[in-house]
Amino acid sequence: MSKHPLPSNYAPEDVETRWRAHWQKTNPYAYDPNRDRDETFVVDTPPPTVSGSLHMGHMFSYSHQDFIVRFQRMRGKNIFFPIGWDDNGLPTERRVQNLFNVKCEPHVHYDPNFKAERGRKGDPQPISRKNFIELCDVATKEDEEVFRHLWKRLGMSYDWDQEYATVNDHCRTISQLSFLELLEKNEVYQAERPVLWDVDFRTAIAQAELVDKEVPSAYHFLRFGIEGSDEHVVIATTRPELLPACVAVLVHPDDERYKQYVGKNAVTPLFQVPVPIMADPKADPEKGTGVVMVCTFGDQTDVEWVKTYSLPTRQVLDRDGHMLPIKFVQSGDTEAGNRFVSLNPADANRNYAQILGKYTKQAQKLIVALANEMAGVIDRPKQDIMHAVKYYEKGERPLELLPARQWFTRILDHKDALVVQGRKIAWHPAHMASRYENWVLGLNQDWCLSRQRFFGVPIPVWYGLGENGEVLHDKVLVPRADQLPIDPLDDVPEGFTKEQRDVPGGFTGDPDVFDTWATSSLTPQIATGGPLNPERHKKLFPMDMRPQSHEIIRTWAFYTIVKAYLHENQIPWKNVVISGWILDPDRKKMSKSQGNVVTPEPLIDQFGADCVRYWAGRARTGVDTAFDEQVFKVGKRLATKMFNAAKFVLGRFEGIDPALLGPERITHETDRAIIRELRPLIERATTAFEQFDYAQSLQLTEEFFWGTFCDNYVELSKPRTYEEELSEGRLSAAATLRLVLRALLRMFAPFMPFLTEEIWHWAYTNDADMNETIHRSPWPTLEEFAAVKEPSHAETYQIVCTVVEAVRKAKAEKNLSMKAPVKKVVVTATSKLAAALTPSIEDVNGMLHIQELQTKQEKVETPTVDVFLVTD
RNA sequence: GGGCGGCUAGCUCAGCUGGUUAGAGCAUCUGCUUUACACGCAGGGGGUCGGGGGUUCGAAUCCCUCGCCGCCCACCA
Repeated sequence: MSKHPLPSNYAPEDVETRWRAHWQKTNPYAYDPNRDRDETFVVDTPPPTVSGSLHMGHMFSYSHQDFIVRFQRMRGKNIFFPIGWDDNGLPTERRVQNLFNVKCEPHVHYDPNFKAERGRKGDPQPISRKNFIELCDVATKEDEEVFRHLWKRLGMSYDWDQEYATVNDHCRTISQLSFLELLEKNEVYQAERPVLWDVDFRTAIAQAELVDKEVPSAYHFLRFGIEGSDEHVVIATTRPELLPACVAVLVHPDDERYKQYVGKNAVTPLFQVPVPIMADPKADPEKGTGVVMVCTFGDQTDVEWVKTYSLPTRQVLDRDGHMLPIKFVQSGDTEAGNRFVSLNPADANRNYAQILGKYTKQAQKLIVALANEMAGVIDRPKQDIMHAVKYYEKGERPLELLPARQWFTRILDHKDALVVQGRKIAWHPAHMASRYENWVLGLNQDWCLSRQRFFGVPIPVWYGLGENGEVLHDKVLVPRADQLPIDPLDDVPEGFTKEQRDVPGGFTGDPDVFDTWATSSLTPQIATGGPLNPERHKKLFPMDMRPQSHEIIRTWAFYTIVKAYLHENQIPWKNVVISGWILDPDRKKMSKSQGNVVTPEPLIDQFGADCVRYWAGRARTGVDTAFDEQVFKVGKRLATKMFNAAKFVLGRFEGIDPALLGPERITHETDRAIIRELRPLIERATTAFEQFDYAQSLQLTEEFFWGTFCDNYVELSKPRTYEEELSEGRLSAAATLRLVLRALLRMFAPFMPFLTEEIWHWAYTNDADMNETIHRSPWPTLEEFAAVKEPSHAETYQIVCTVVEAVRKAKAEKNLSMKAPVKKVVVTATSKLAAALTPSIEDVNGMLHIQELQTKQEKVETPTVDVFLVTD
C-alpha cells in the first residue's frame, strides 16, 4: 500500500476500507508464542452464539474488549486474543431442522454418504446424531461468516489464527476430557432424582437456566374429607390437576384450627385417596388456608417433604407434560407402579379418565370443571392471582419436576470454596462480585450436566447391559483419552464389538449431550489447548481478562470458575470486565422478541466503525445504556474534528526537518505550559485504562483534545506557526503541535483505530515502511516529554485562558467578530507573574488582534484582566 | 422477602477516597464568513445534586431513614 494523498474531506468508508484491507495483509495483531508470560496479556474471549441474531449489544460489548486489548498492546504487551464461535445448543438445532428438514434420531446410525438437501419437502428425514452434527457444522459455518464480517468491520483486533468453534473436534475433546477427569475425581456423578424438566424440549435443565415469569393463576379451594368423620379441611391450591399425586396433607404444629386432625387421614376429593395429615413447621398458617397438600413432584418443597417423610412416589406426568395412566385400586391390593389405593376406585378411575393423557393446563381446566359439578368438593369460588412460575429461559411452558437419571457436577459441596475463588478475582465494576457471590450462596442443586438433546457434545460413556438387556448404570464404560472425541452412539467401547450394541450382555451408549455451558465453561482451556497442550496452557492460564455481560455471571462466569477450581484449584482469570446492556430509549432491554432491535451494520454504514466504537466507549463498565443515536453524531463530529485538526497541524510542521522538532525545541512559555497540562492527562488516562476504565480515559482525552488543544492552544500557537523565519518561537510551536497531536492520536487509537491509523501514516511513519502501525506504537508516557522544561509559571496555561476568555467575552457581548481589533488589554498581576506571562500574552495578542498590551504590576492575588474594545 | 445498582440542568451522562460560585455533550437562546473545521467558533440562560434527618468549620460526595426505577435471587399452598 502506498501512501495515500491527504483527502480533502473525512470519508470514514474510504479510510476504514483501506486500513481493514491493509491489516488483513500485515496481521499486526498476531500473538507471539515466544514471548514471556509477564509480557503477555491473555483474554478469554466470549464466543458469540452464531445462530443467534446480531444486535447492537454485540458491537457494544465487543468494542469494550477491544479498547482494553489495544491499550495493553500499545503498552508493549504480547496479546493473546483468540476468537471463537459458540455453535452448540438449541438455536443451532432449530436452524438446522428448518434449513434441511431433518430431525435427529439418536438411534439412527451414521450414514457417511448422507447428502442433505436444502428446502427438502415432505416429512422431516430422521438422521443420526453424527449426521445431524455434520449439518450443524455446515449451517454454523455460514453463520460464523456473518459474525466474522462484522468483527472485521468493527475493527476487532483478534489474532484470526487463533480461531475456534465450540462444536469442532478440539472443543469436543476438551469438553469430554474435562468430564472424564471430573468423573475420576468423583466430582461428577449420576443420580436418579426429580429434576427441572422442560416438557417442550423434553430435557432436564440446570438451576442457572431458570427464569421466573409472572403469569395469571388462581387458588382453587378444595375440601378434603377427614377419614371416618363428616368433617373436612379446605386446602387452597394453584395446581388442582396434581391432586392425583397428593401423598400427604400438612399443617403447622401450632395451628389451633387443625391440631385435632394431625395423625388422622385426609381423603382427597374426586379420587378418594386417604393420605396422612401431618404437622410440619414449614407449613405456613398464613398461606392459603394453612393446609397444604403435598404432591410428589409439585415443587421443590414437595420434593423435600416427600424425602423427609419417606412418602410414596406418585408420578402423574410424562416427559411431555401429559397425565400418565393411573389405576386406583381397593385397599388390600398392592400399591405399586401407578396403582394407588382409593376408598372408591370406581369413581376415582372414572374421574381420572377425563384427564388421562391431557396436558397439565387442559387437565387443570377439566378437573376444576369436574369439581364444580360435584357437590361438596369446591368450598368457595376460586381466587384469581398473579404469581411467578418457573420457566426454562428458552421455554414457553412452565417447568415441571420429573424424576430422571442425569449426570451432575458437584457444586453444593464447594460453595464456600467457590465464594473464596470469586474474591480472588477483580471484578469491574467491583459491585458485580456480589452478583456472583449471591448466586453461589443461593445455589440449592448440583449442576445438572446432561441434556436430552442432540446437538452438543456427547456424554462420552457407555453402560453395560444386563442379561435381560437392562441398562446397568453402575457399569460405566469410559473411553481412553486418546480416543476422544467420541460419540458413544457410533463408537464402540473397548472390549466390545459393534454387534454387541443394545443387545443383552452388550453395551449401550449414553444418548445425552452436555449442557452447552459444560463446554463454554472451558473457553480458557479450549483456547490454550488445556490438557492437550500442557505447556501452552501452563503459560497462558490463569488468564488476565474475561470480558462478558452481567446476565451470564451465574452461568458463564460461574461455571468457568467451577471448572478451573475443580480441575486445577485455580482461578481462571484475574479480571472480569462486565459490559452493560443496550436498552432502548424507554429503558427496556433490546431484544428480538420485543421488536426493538437496531441492527448493527447500517449504523456502521452511516457513521463508520470508529463512531460506533466511540459510542461504545462512552459507556462505563457494567452500566446499562439507553440507545441514543445522538451519541453517534457526537462521535462523527469528533472524528471530523480530528481529521481537520490533524490536517491543519500537520501543515504547520510539514517541511520542517523532524530533527528540529524534538521535545528540546519546546522553549516558548505557552508551549511549555500546554505540555504541563498534557502530563496529568497522560497519567490519568493511563491509570484509568490500567483499571479497565476505558470510558474515563476516552473522556479525559476527548476533553483535552477539543478544549485545551483545538480551541485554545492551536489558536494561540497559530500566529507563530505562520512566521516566515524558522524562528525559535515557530519551531517551538511546530514541535509542540507535532508532539501533542502525536500523543493524542495514540490515546484515541484504541477507540478509533481506523482514523488514528490514517493520520498516523500522514505524518508519523516512514513512508517506505508500511508495516508500521499506530496500534503497535508505544502508549504515550511522561518520559517522552521529559526533555520539555516546565513553564516559568505553573499556572500559565490557566491564566492565559482566563485572558483569552475575557477578551472573547468582551467581543461576544458587543456582537463583534473574533478578529475585530481590540484597542487595549490590561493584565494586572504581580511583577514576577507579569514577566513570566509576557510571551504568552503576546500569543493572545496575535490570536485576538489586540493593538496594545499592558501588564500592570501590582500585588494582587490573582491576575485581573481589563479589556478596552475599539469604540467608534 | 433478601441482595446489588441507580435517582445530578429539558435529554444522555460525568463528578461521589468530603473543600473555592456543581460539570460535559445534546437541545435552547445571542452572536461570529475566524485562511483546519459552519460536522465550526465565541458567549448566554438553565440544577435548593429523589425526600427527610445526622456527622462536620464545610456534604452531590460519609452515616441513618423513607420513596420511586432497574437488575439478580428466593418464595410461590
